[in-house]
Amino acid sequence: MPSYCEVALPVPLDRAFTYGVREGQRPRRGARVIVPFRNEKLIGVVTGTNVKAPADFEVRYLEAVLDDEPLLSESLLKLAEWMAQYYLAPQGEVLRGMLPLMAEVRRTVYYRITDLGRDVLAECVDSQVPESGPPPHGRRPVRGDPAPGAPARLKLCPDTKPGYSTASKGGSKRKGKLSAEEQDLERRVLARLASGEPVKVSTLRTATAATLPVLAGLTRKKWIARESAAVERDARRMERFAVLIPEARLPALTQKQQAILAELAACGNELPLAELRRRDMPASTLQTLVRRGLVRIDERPAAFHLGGLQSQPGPLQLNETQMEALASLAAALGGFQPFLLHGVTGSGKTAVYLAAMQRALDRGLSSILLVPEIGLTPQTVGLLDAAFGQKVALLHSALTPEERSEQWRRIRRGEAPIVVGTRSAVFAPAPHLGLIVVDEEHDQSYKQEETPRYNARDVAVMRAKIEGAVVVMGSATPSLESWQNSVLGKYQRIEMRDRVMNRPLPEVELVDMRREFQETGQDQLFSRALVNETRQALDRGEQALILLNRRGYSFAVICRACGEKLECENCAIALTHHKPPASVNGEADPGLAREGQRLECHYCGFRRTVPARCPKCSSEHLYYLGAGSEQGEVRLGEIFPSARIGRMDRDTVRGRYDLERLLTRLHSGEINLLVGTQMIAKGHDIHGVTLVGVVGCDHSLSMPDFRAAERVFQLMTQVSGRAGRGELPGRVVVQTYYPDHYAILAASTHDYQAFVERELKYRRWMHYPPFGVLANVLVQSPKLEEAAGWSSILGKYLVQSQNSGAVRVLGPCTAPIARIKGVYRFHMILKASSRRALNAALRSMLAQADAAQIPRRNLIVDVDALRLM
DNA sequence: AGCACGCCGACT
DNA sequence: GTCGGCGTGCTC
Repeated sequence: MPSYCEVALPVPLDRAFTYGVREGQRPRRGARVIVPFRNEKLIGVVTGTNVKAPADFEVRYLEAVLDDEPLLSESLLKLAEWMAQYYLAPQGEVLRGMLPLMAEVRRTVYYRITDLGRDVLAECVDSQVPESGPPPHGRRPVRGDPAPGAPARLKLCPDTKPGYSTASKGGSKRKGKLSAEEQDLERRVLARLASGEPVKVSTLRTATAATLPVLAGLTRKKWIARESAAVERDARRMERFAVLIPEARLPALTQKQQAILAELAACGNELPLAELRRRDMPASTLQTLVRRGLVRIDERPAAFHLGGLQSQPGPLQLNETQMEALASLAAALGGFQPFLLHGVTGSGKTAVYLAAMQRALDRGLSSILLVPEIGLTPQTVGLLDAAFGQKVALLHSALTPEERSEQWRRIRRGEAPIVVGTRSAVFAPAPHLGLIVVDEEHDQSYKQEETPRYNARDVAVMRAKIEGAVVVMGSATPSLESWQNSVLGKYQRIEMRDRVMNRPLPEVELVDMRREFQETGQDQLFSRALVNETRQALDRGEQALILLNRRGYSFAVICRACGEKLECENCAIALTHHKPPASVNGEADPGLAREGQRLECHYCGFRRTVPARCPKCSSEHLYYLGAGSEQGEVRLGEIFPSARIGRMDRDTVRGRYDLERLLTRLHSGEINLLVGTQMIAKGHDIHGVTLVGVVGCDHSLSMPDFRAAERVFQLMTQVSGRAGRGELPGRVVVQTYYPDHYAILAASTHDYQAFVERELKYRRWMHYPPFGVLANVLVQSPKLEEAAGWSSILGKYLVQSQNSGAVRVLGPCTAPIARIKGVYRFHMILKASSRRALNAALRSMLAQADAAQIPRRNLIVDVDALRLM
């Protein structure tokens, strides 16, 4: 009696697939399986067992069951189902995002010769002898092998086979026809495969130097066939050690060899290879020692250790407010309860989180701490290390697949009941989950900007509900959504109004840049007030941060003569002028500096050199508009030549350790003036900083984005919060063109209450979140007519089908960025009073799109969109 | 999403 | 006549 099961696969299709179960296979719900799908093998997750036999198609069978026990708990499967339906995402893709499967299964592509290929090969055997044959290594004669031994000297004969016409007789160079070299490659591939055994694509390519297009061509001609296999592998990270073999007698040794032996002897007779490499011990010398039997190489599972700045261990000292907050959280442990922890910057929210996690731990419950992308600083890691040591697991985007898999397993096994990580850590398979903390819950990086477009903060609440856990959303500037939930009593609100040690919030000075221009008569990047304050802070030996929330040197180049704005070739976006300020590092070379200049598109990566003349009218009068962080760095260098300036933006923080290095230099005081984009606003606790300058963060107030005020308020408050976290009080100078805007005014007086009341009024008026829900539907195509036509069809359909008025449609119209990477974009915004109505409308819209033959990949449905671009 | 199948234009 | 361009449709 055969049985069948349902498998979710990582393909963008909304349904699961039915597979037959073979004798001895026990696929349980939540286990991973390898299945044949088309002509390849995929890893999927079992979502249903003992389903009935399908009637209308022939089933294929599970290739392998990878887990005896379900890898995903029932709770996580339930969460995945909820996400798939809430975000209208295929379940297989949701599950793929949950599981670090990739490192654990090795997928290999093989090629095998076909009968047709064999015929071609055979017919060529007797023809002329080429100048060099392929390496015939490892081949054995097998049945059907036309001429044993001969293939090493094969050459494919042109025109001997129908379908293999070639112009090579006349040496044609026409593209599309196979050149002599390509034919030679094909011949070598066939010869290499002649034994009939499948050969790995990598092996085949090294043996024959065949390129992937050559293999694809052979596949198309059906001379060879592609197959794929997937096998599980041990993804534990291994560490290799060099171990001294003590009883070995010492022959004559070179100096380098002696050095390695001495090094090993000094360190307890063994060292990890990585450590030897760090000490400049050549690997080749080590190999010699191994050959001579003096050293052996051992491989063991790598030990796990957290990196990060060391922080002072010791019991957490909580003040009264913190104790009260902790008491509320601790009392709720053991059941579902969402909290909004609203605490001003520097009020010590982190200490409360850690204490609450400790309480959970005491009760045998595990915790997850979610932090924004950039918030996972060495400092945070150091704190956790000091408090929980080996019990901590770390999950973030910079981990290699192996590391991620290792962390995931530690959590799954219950070895690491304290999980810290970015967005996707909300899926950590922590057993007995008792607490989820979402630090800086307002942060945009919790929103995934690709399918499934989830917001980890909202997923955290749903997960806590499913698991019966406490969820704490903490922020100095809560999102309007979370705030409103606390007003409605859905979230229990905890207020922390004061900074620790009664430190004052920094005083904020607003500089009206319109008046500054009138008074000085020049358009300076930095106001007189900011320059003064900075000078004073630096003179006192303190540190200053300056926020200039734009990358690059200038953010647009326009032609003074014709008004042309230099745009990206692929996107409807102004190119950003980059001019890496080599001069600041003291290596000024005018020639080099000009060479380093470029125009760059921040959406597609397109780059071009800086033109001397306008490409449209050839005028020489190109005007560089606006200043970014690079220019900030240069200007500051001119004003404060003796300052030790650093820059923090996506261009200087690229690699895995860049942020750590920069922060270390800041903590040590090696940098005393830091300029950067919003990256500098996020969570850093640097005690020497007494001055924060805000040079550009309000330009978005003029943009048609209903969240602009909220974002400006959050950014200003967060960056101001970096000042005065140590002994000395802080000061903030904000340069603005909107000194009367309520977001700016409220931020300057640290008055969240004032801001939120004003903003809520406006949102209610406009039916924007949190009053009602919203989704953004983007229709895209490289063809303008398609994008326009499809969006029009869907827009009309939505308007017609929504006669109840529960869902309102804005648009369709061209998206704010009308073209990205050569793809035209139209969008519409759906506003609904209820979640149910929105979901139903989107669902029927997708069905309509299907009926109208609009390819699904040309539609992006973004539920609870944050960016309406 | 891939990837095979199939119809049509360009060129020997 | 042949090749290969890419529109069309399916995946248990």
